[in-house]
Amino acid sequence: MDEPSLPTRKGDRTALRILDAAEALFAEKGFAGTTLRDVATRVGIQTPSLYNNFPGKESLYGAVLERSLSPVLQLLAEFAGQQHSSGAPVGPANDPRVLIERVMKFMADSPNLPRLILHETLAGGERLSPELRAWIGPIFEKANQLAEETGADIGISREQIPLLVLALYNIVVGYFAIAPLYQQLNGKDLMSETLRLQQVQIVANLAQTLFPRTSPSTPPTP
Amino acid sequence: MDEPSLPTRKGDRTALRILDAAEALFAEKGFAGTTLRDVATRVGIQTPSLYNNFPGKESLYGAVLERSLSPVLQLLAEFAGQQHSSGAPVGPANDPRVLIERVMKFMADSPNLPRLILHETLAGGERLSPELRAWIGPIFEKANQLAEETGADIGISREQIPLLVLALYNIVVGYFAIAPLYQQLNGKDLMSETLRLQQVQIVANLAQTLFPRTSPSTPPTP
Amino acid sequence: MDEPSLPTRKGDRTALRILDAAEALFAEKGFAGTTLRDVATRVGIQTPSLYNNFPGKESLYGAVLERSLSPVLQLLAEFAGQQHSSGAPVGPANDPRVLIERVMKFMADSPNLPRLILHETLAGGERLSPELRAWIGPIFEKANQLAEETGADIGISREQIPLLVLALYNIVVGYFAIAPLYQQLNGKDLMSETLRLQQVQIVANLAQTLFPRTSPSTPPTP
Amino acid sequence: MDEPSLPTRKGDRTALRILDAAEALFAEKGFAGTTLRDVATRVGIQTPSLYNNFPGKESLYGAVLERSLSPVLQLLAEFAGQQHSSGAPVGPANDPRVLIERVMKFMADSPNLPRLILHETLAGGERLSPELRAWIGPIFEKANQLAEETGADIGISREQIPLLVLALYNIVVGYFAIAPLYQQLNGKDLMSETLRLQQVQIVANLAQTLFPRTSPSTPPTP
DNA sequence: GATGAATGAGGATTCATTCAT
DNA sequence: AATGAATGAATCCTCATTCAT
Repeated sequence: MDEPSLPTRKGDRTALRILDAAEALFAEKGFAGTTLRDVATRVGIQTPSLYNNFPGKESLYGAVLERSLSPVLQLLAEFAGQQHSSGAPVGPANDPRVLIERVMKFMADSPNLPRLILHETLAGGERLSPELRAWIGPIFEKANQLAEETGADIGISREQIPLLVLALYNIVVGYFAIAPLYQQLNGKDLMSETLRLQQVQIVANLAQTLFPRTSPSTPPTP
Repeated sequence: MDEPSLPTRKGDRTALRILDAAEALFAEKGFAGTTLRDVATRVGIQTPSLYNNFPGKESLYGAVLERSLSPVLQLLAEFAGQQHSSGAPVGPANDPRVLIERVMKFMADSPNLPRLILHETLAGGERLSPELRAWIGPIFEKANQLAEETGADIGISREQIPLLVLALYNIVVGYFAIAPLYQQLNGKDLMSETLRLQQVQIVANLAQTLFPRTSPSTPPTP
Repeated sequence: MDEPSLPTRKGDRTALRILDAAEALFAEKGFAGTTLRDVATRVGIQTPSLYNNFPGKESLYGAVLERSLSPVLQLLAEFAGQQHSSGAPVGPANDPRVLIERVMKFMADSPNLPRLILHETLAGGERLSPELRAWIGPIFEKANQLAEETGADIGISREQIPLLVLALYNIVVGYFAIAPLYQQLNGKDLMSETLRLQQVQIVANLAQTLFPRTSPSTPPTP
Repeated sequence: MDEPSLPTRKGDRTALRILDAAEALFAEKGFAGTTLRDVATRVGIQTPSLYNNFPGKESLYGAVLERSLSPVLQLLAEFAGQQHSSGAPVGPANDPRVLIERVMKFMADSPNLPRLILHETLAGGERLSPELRAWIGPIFEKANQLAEETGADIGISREQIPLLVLALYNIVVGYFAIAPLYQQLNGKDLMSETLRLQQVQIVANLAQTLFPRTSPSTPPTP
């Protein structure tokens, strides 16, 4: 009746609200620890209504993963020269440090993402769709390759480069994942802007070590 | 009738087998994703028999956590000059890099540990016993303090030190946690000795940056 | 679609059937002796369906108790000059003997009630809701008070009155509770109309002793 | 080794302690509500040890019932002119009122008894041994018969007599069964000596009505 | 598109009981 | 006589899912 092509029909809105609720809960408790009732309650609907939008729990989880991971993977894939079917190209810079900054910012803005990633990491990618899966490997490959090209002269052996890239990854993802517990134990809020900016700085520095002179004219923090 | 003082009575052995099975499963699937039937099956007993050794799932999880975390925390706590009630002092070196190497080795030898830690991290330490909890904060504190003492002159601002310590932590823990997925995606076995040794090297290098010249003459608790 | 205002929607009917089944079983076997499977089977549904109507066994038991006890307590409370939130006033007479007759009739019509009461009595009122609990004491108080007012002249000491009231109560409740066993042992069906009417007579006589000349114009059995 | 014929061997003592614990618990919670672990804990032994003395839960319950009921039934049976295999004759008076006093005293001294009786009454005598069962009917019969002989002249119709006997029974049993709840609700301790003596008085009075002038010359077994 | 009702499968836990020691 | 260990059966309850409305 009313413009059905607009992406803000009521149904879509419900689906979005479900995705939001599910994202938060899956990020907090993981797949097994989240019940569809939790999700429905958070949305403010009854559990069976979820099935109007998603055929099942796994599927909902997949959709959450897809929606959350896609933008970052898109970012990285473009950087790595890949293509992705869905979604418009965002167009990242060519400078790895710029990319890292963007990724950091992205994660800071969607704090569920690193937790989702870690849950799925611990699950061994059990429920990662083949498509998402197919993205990730090449991204690491590309990062390694890039670091090899640019970082060969700083006394880092070629074999270590993948591990350094992985370290960078773990620093970034781990930072956000540990935030709630860290606050409990040490009283500091890692999600606060002050700390997050310093964390960006640290990651940038490490990236600088890894990718020392890629496009030297682009300052990471203008 | 036969030496009852020996620590290998049948019951103890069963309890140990249960702990082993539970440790592996909790590390793999987390608390919610692990069923007691899984545990019992892995041990080769019936589910109710678990209750002869542990009063419930939470308790079993707690025991696994305690058994797995205690040694590392012991290691770290001693280094940080803390005391722990149970267990004999192992006597670590005073050099942070030596400590880090030990921790790395420890984690490499008990690959369930980092995964358990990460699961619990994501759960916000929900099921961490107050005792274990009470250990962790001070360890970070101590590490920060130590890094401040030794690393102030290498252009690292004091505020960044906790984040660098945290980064070190995330690198170490993340490395082992991602290992299974990494193998799937990138074909490399992070648990292989070659890669692990390189990872030790990398962590040592970063530690070197953080704790550049910890004088062997500096006792941790003056 | 069809008159939704009618109080006989499907769900309500199921809830009622569950209450009926549970009432019979709890009366027969008590709380601990009744399983939810028994209840579900008697209703003709699966056990989990019970949870669509009641959040758990205790809750179901509470609902049964409430539904069964409320009317009698209502009757008695009104007589005692109390007020109750739910339910319309029935308007009992002022004559204790009339009241007793009504209560007897009520119990005869709902033979589960005395057994429920006795089960709960033996349990020490463990699962009696605070509301129901709050009713009972004052009723005894009122009965005692009334008997004191009217029975002082028949050589009954004041201190004995509460015990006589209690005796009356035990006679009534015990009569119905023992009925099934009595039939087995003595072959007589206490639930038969003949015997029940005689029992009413007996109780009325005892009540007459206790409350001898309250409203002498109202014959208890016309 | 040590006099095995004495009834105070250790084994017997354990069996007695078990019976005591079980009696208290069965009286409090009924058959279904009592677990063997409860019993064992109360005795201070492990659950399997119960099986050294009783072949199972039902059997233990039966033993408790037998031990608790036998003396009263003995008392009543003798009065009614019955014989019982086990136990020595106690030799009660021929006067029903004396008997009632004795029974009251007996119940006051073993407060578990009325609760056991009531639990079993509600269960319909499910677990009453055939022997115990065989006693009870005739006792009521005899009481009825006796009351008929002696009470016919006080305006009580013959048909009412069994009900009056039953009422007497319910008063006595109910009094003790309700004691704990009564204290909660009305603050009075029915088990206190003061109240118990008054209750004896009341029961005696009612008995007097039922059996007004039991001639001492009337032998119970003509 | 939403939901009340229902349910099969399964999960943690308890219990009575057995048996080797 | 006592018990640690083990277990089959059953209990309460949860969960994902279906379906008629």
